Amino acid sequence: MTSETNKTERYDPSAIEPKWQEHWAATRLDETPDDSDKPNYYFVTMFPYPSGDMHIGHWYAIAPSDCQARFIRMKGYNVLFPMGFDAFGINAENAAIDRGIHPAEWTEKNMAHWREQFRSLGASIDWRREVVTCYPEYYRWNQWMFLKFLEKGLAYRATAPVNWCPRDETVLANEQVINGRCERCDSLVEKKDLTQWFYKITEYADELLKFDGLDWPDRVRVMQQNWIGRSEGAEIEFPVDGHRDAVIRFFTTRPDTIYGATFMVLAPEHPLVATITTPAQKAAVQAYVAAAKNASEIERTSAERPKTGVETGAFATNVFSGQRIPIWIADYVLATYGTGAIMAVPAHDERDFAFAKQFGLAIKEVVSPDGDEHPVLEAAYTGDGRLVRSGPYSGTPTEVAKKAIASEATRTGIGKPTVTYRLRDWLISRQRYWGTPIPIVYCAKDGTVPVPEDQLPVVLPRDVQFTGRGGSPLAKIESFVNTTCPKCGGRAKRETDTMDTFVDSSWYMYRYPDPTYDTFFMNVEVAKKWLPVKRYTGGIEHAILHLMYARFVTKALRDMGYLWFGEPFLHLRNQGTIVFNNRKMSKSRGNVVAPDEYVARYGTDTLRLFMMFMGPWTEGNDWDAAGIEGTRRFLNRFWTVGLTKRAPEGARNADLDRMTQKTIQKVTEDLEAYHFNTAIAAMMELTTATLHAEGPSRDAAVDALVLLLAPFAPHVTEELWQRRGGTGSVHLQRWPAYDVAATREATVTVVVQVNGKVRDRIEVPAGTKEDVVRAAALRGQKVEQAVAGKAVDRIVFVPDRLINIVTER
RNA sequence: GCCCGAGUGGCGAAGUUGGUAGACGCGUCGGCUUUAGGAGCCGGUGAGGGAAACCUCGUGUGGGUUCGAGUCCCACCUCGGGCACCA
Repeated sequence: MTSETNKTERYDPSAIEPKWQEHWAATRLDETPDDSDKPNYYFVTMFPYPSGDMHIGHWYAIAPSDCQARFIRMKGYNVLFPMGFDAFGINAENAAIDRGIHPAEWTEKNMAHWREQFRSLGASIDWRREVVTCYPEYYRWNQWMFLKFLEKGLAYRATAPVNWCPRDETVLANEQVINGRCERCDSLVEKKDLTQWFYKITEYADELLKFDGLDWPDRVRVMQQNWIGRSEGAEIEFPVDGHRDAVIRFFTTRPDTIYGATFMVLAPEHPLVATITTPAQKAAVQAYVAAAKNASEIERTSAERPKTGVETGAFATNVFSGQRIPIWIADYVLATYGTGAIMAVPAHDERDFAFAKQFGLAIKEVVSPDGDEHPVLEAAYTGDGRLVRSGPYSGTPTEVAKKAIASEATRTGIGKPTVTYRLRDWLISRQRYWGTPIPIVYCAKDGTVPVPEDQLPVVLPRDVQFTGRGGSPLAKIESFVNTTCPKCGGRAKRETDTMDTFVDSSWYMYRYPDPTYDTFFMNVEVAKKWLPVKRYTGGIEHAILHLMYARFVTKALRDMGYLWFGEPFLHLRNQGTIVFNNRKMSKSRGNVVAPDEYVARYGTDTLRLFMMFMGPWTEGNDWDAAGIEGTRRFLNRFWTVGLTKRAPEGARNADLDRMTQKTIQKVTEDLEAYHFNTAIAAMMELTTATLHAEGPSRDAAVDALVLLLAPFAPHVTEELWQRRGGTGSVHLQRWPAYDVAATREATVTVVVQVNGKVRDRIEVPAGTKEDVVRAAALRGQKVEQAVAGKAVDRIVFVPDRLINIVTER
C-alpha cells in the first residue's frame, strides 16, 4: 500500500453513524410505500417485549434480520420491515409492585428507550407502522376475536385442573410450563381446579401437524409435531361390576394386548373414583387423592420415583378375556390425557409392569416375539410378535390384531378407533392486571354474557393498587367490576381475568400494514398487498409457544372468513441462542451484556458485523467479544480502500476482476441462505486483495464491496458511497449482479494422487482432457517416486479437480 | 427412556453431488513502520520428524464401504435442544 493512502482520514464511526441515522430519519428513507413499481415483500422479525434495555441477545436477533431485509430490498423488492412492542405482560406489573411505577408508565418509558436503541442499531424500520399491544386500539381486537371465537365455539369456559404459578399468582398454559416450572419465573408449578377461559386449539391439531408449502426449519416442525403428539388407537370401555351404568372408558394404542389387561388404573382425579370406591377402601383412596393433589408436577412426573397407588375395591370385567379385574387409582395415570383411565397390560407396558410388580398383580403374556408362550417375563415386552393366550386372536400378528380387535369393539358397541393428542386446549385466562380484559359479564339472571361488539373495547382501568398479593388486581376495582348486564340491564359483574399475552402476539403481523385502522382488526385493502408474511425470523425459543398459537389463530380466522390464507409465515428462520455465563441472556434473570460499551468503542457497524461473523446464526453462540477487534480492523481496511482515488486509466487485473465476480456470487448466495458469517469472510478476502491492487479493477472491486457490505454495515457504506460519488442513498441501489462465466478460473490446480494420497499438484488450463493431465501427472518426479515402478492398475480422473493413479498393491 | 442436532487447530469457525481438511477471524510468534503510546503493514502458525526438499500422523471412539471419507453405512461415547409415567 502506498504512503499516500496511509495518511488518509481515520475511520471514525462516532462521526459517521449518528449523522446518517439522523439523515435517514429526516429523509424518511425507511418508510415503505404500499404501492411501488417494485413487487411488495413482507419481512417480519419477532417484536420484542420491552422490559429493560436492549441487550446483546436482542442485537443478535435484530441486526441479521435487518441485514436480510436490506438485502431483499436491494434485490429489487419493496420490503416492509415493521416493528412494534409486545407491551403487555407480567414484568411491567412486577415493576409496579417493586417500584410503585404504573405499568403503563413503565412500558412507555421502556418503549421510548427501545426506539432510540433501534435507531442506534441502524435498523431500517418503518416506524409509521408501529404496533403496540397495550393500547386499547390494539387490544380491542383481541376482545373482538375472543367474541368471534366464542360464537364459533372456539372459546369456552371450563373447570379443569390447571397449572398455577404460586409466585406470579396466575394460571399458565401447558406450553408455559417448562420442566414443571413457570416459563417466566422458574417457580414450581402447582395444580389447581379453576374455572377458566380456553381457546380450542385442539380442534386444529391435525391441521397444525401439516406444514405443506412452508419453508420452515425441520427442528421447529418436529418440535411442534412432538408437542401435538398424535397417537392412533382405540377407545374401549369395560363395565364396572355392581354398578349398572358405570363403565370405564379408556384409550389404548395397543388394542392387540387387550387379553393381557389384568387390572385397570384411574387417575386420582377421575370422576368415577368417588362412585366406585368400596366403603372399606374409602379412607385410603381419599388420602391418596388428597396427596396427589398437593404433589407438585415435578414430583408427580419423576420417572425415577417408585410407583404408588391404591385399590378402589371395585372390579371391572375385561370384556375380551372375560376376567374380573381390579380397579386401582394411581398418579402415573394422568387425568388430562386420553380419558384419564387405562387398561393395564403389565406384560407389554413398562409402567404397568413396574406397577404390577410393586403390588403383586397378575402379569399375563399375550404377545410373543417367537410365537411361543413363556411362563415368566423378566420385563415388559413392548415389541411386535404374535398373539398368545388371546382366544380367537391367538397366532395373529400384532399389526393385524390391532385392527381386528378395534373393529370387534366397534361391532359390539363398546369402543371405536380413536386418535388422541397430547396437545391441550390453550388456557388464556390470567389473574393479572397488565393484559387485555376478557370481554365477559356475569349476570345473575342471564349467566355468562359476552360484551356486545359495539361496546368494545373494554378498557383496562388506570387507577389500580398493586400489592403483589391476593389474586387479580382488577377484581378490587369496584368501578370496573360492577357493571350492567348487556342483556337485561340488571346489575352484573365483569370478568376480572385478562388474556395471556401470547394472544396479543398471535396476530400482530396482520396489524402492521395499517396499525391505526379502527373499523376492523386489519385494513384488508392494504393488508392484501402484503399478507401473508413472506419471511419471518426470531428466536428458536418460540418454536412451540408463539409460532403454534399464531398458526392456530390464523387458521381460525380463515375459517371464519376473515383471512384468505391458513399459514401466517411462509418462510421461517430461527437464530440460535446467545449464551452468557452458561445461560440464555435474559434481563429478568439479570444475565445480560449491554451493547452500549461496544457501540461507543467500535461503532454500530462493527458490532452488527461481529454479531453476524461470530458463527452460523441459526446455531447461536457463547458471548465472547474477543474477536470484535477483527471486524473493526476489517472496516478500517475497507475504509482505507474506500477512500482511495479512482484510477480509471490503466490495465485491468483479470484475477481481481474474477475475484470480484466470485465474491458477489458468494455473498449473494450466502445471504439467501442466512450464512452471514461466510459472506463476511468472502468480503474480507476481497478487501484484502484490493489493498494491493490499483487501477480500474480495484475501483470496480471497491464499488462492489460498498454495495455488498451495505446491508451489513449500513453507515460506513453510506458514507463511502457518497464520498465515492454515488447519488442517492446506497440503500436504494440495486444489488450488484454477477456473471457466472466471469467467475470461472482460466487455469486450475489439479491434485495428483497416488493410491488416494496427494503427491503432487499441477496447473493446467481449465477443461484439460484426461490424457493430457495424465501425461503431465506421470511426468512428475514425486509421482514417479510414489509409484515406485509398480504397474498402474487404473486411473480415476475428475476434470479440473484431481487425478488418482491407482497402482497394483 | 424416546426424537432431533452437533463433536474439526490454543479459541470462534470454513469445508458443494464423497475429490487439496482447517477459508475467514481471534490469539500467538517474527519482521517493517512510528519520538513514544496506540494503530497500521508484511510473513509464519494442526501435531511429530528433518538442515532442507520433503515424510508420517491428524476431523469424538471402534469397525465398514470406496481408487479416495470430516462428508456415506453400523455400533458406541460426549455435549446441546425438544418431549417424557402420554397409555
